[in-house]
Parts: sequence; structure tokens; C-alpha cells
Amino acid sequence: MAHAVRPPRQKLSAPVRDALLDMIRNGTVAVGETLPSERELMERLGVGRPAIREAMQSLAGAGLIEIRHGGRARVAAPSIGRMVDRISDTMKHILANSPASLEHLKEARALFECEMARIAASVRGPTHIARLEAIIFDMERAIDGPADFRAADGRFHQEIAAMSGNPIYGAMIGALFGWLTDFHADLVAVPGLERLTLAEHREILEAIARGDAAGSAAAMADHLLRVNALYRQSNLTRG
Amino acid sequence: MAHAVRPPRQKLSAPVRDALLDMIRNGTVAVGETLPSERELMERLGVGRPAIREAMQSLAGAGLIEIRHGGRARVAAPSIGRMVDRISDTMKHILANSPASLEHLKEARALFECEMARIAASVRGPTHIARLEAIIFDMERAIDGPADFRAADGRFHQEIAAMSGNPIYGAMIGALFGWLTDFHADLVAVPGLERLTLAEHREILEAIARGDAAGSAAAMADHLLRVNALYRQSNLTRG
DNA sequence: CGCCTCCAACTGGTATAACGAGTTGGAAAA
DNA sequence: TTTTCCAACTCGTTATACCAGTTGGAGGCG
Repeated sequence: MAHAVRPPRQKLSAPVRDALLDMIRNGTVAVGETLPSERELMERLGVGRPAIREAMQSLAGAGLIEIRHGGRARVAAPSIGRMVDRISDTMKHILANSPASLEHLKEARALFECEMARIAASVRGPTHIARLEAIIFDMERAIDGPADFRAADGRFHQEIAAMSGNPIYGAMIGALFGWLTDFHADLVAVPGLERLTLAEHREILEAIARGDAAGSAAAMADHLLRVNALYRQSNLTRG
Repeated sequence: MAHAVRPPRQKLSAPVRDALLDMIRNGTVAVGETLPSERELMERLGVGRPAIREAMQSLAGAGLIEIRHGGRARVAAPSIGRMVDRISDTMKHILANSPASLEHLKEARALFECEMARIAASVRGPTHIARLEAIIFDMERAIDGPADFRAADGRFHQEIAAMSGNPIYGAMIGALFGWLTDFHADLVAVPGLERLTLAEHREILEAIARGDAAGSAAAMADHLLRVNALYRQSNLTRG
């Protein structure tokens, strides 16, 4: 029983990564400034170039730094939107392999979008309404072009979220829409469904336009309840 | 003007990454199964080992595969919770460098937690209430231990979210709490504040216990409004 | 015969050297 | 002074070698 539970001896790049992270957090290198070159870090930290590279690639993958061929790495200006894009692959993997998570995410989206509609109704102004009407017009024009219709559909939801004035909401709604519809892209072309979607969007818009918070939330709930049920049905026929 | 906007010639590891991603999505390698070894992929795709390694490290960083020293890489079982942990560094970077995003995230948290309280009130049962009371008891015991108090505080909010039955909610609330309090960890020790927090938590619990959806949402809103204001104040004195 | 031990052949992790490719700043020319 | 251009520096990629952990099977032990 002499086998001590020796920890798996973390990779050499981990401490390197931590050191770089520290430089960024301490402000040793501010946003936009450049990190030391790989060769310099290599001799400063006493490890080989692969370890340095792996740590930097990891930070780049997390969106903390930007690496350009030929130039030094810079500390990246952070952005919620870019971060959301970055986790897209991971989220799609989760949704594809965990039916339960898919249902949970749809539920979360519905809850979230209803609140967005509620807020939108309480802050709406003529400009907002005009923008939403323009998007609905785009949807009417694209009623026979599945890809364009879907894009405009997404813009409608995102525009409502944007009305809140909180860009995080817009980014989240956009991401949720993309993840869920990408996953069910095969049933976009069901004929006749576009008209139903369009009608429901109009109802939501009307409720928002008259400042009816509860009504717009309810209209949004109805809309997403139908869409979610549709998704669920397509899963059944698929499996 | 002969300079064509030649694209920056994406890194060699990108197509490798795409190829691996395809194998995973196609089901060529299912969850839990192993990917080909680095050497094999290297000759199959006609690139050097670093390119293979970089692509695999990227996928591992995204949580799609798990790499163990000495064994082949396996397709990871996806998990929302792990994904949230993974984006923690990125989110902290964003919050540290974008005061606006910090405010937006606090607003999002408030909106989200109010809905959690609302749902909790409508589904509450004796077991739920007992668990929440136990957590509040923990907070009372830890009233002079900032770290323990903070941990119990987080558990209280997470438990409320868990009552919804949707694990995504719990994961999100936990992550939001961690990000925001980590960022303001220095003011945890303000004396007397713990008692106020405790009192507000009790109010929330009481509203949930009597099934008062609107009341619990309002109590949660009051609680977070105060906390957010406190955070904002600490930022002012800091800058 | 079945179980355990141990080692050989994998596997990923790291180091080094070398060269390709892109960027950049300053020297040289106009 | 402005423009041009090149040399030095940077990251990107390859090749090779060796270290370190894992694994499965051969062989020994019960």
C-alpha cells in the first residue's frame, strides 16, 4: 500500500499559463499591449518552446490574447459576443449528445425571451417599432427562402432583446436562437410553417407596440411553446 | 493597388480541427470512444505532429475531448457545468476590463434570479424549504467567517435555482454568483453586512415558503438591488 | 487452471534544432 | 521629407529524439 495518491503531475504548460494569466490580471501587460516573445518567455521561465506555445494557444483559445503570425501576441479586448461564439462548438456537442440538456435549454430560452418581450413592451418607442416592422417585412419577402427567412426570424428576436439596452441580452438571445435552430435546421422547410411564424411575430409586435408587457410575454410564450413542441416532434420522428 | 486582400492563411491546425470535429459529429467516434493516436492522424492527414497536437489541445480546451498522458484521447461526455467553469477565465477578463459589461451582467443576474425566485415559490415543497432553512442556518453559524459565509450565500441562491428542476438554471446562477463575488471579494468583510444579507435571505425564504411568487421575486430584487449598489459603490471608492 | 506480477510496446508530453512565412522598423534612396 | 526596401525579428511548422504514463499480454506463481 505504498502507492501514494500522487497527483497526475499537471502539464508543464499549466504553470506557464498561470504566469501569463497573472501578467494580464496584474496589469503588467494592459489590454492591447504585447506579451514577451516565445523565445524570451522560454528562457525566462526555463521551459521549452512547446510548453510556451501550448499555454499561449490555450489563452488564445479562451479569447484572452490574440496571436498573429509574424507579430507578438497582444492582450485581447474582451467581448461577450466573441466569447459566446467561442463556446458554440461546445454547446452544440452538448445539445447533440444530451437530449435532456436540449429540453432544458429550450425551456431556458422561453423563460428568457418572455422577459425580453416584457421589457421591450415597457421601453418601446417609435424607432423600435419601425425596426421590428422592417424585419417583419423582410420575413414576408423571404417567405419562400428558408435561409433568409430564418435569418430574419433570428433578427426579430435579437432586436427585441436589444431594446432592453443590455447587449448581453442580445448576445444571449442570438446565441440561443442560433444553437437551437442550427440543431433543427432540417425542418425549416416545412411548408406553411413560415406563415404561422409570421403571424405569431405580428402578434408579439402588436403587444409590444401597445406597451402591453404581460400580453407580449404571453404572445412570446405561445410562439416558443409551439416552436419547442415542433422541435420535440421532429426528434421523435427522427429517433 | 495590386494587393489582393489575401486571407491570413489560417493555421494548419484549423483544417485538422475541423476534420476531428467532423469525426465526432458524424458519430465516426461516439462519446467515450477513443480517437486515433497522434502519430496515426499525422500520417493520415499529412501534417506534422504539432499541428495534430494543437488541434487536439484546442478541442480539449473546448471540452469536446479528454486527453490523458499515456492513453488515447476520448470523446468527452458533455456537461453544462464543466463548460461554465471553462469560460470562467474569459468572463473574469471581460468583467475586469469592461465596467459596462460588469453592470450589464449584474442586471442580467438580477433579472434571472428574480425569475428563479418566482418559479421556486410556485413549486416549493417541504423538502425544498427544509434545505433552504439548513443553508440559512449554515450562514448564521458562519457569520464571522467571510469565506464560509460567502460559500453558504452562494449555495442559497443556487438551491433556489435548482428548485426549478432545470440544471442549466442552477449552473448559471452558480457561475454568475461566483464571477461577481470573486470580483468584489475585497468587500466581503464589511462588518454588519452579513446580518443584513441574512435578513434579506430570510425574507426571500418566507415568501417562497408561502408560495408568494410575486413577493419572492420582489424580495430577491430588493436583495440584489442592494448588493449591486454596494458593488458599484466599492468601484467608485476604488477608482 | 486461475490469478497475479511485471515488462515491453504503445501513447501522449517535452526539448531541441532548423527552416518557412509574415511583420516591422529603420536605413537608404529619391 | 517622403518613399522604398531590406534585414532582423516574430510566429508557424517540421523532424527527431527522448521522457513519462498507460495498457495488455506473456510468463510465473499459487
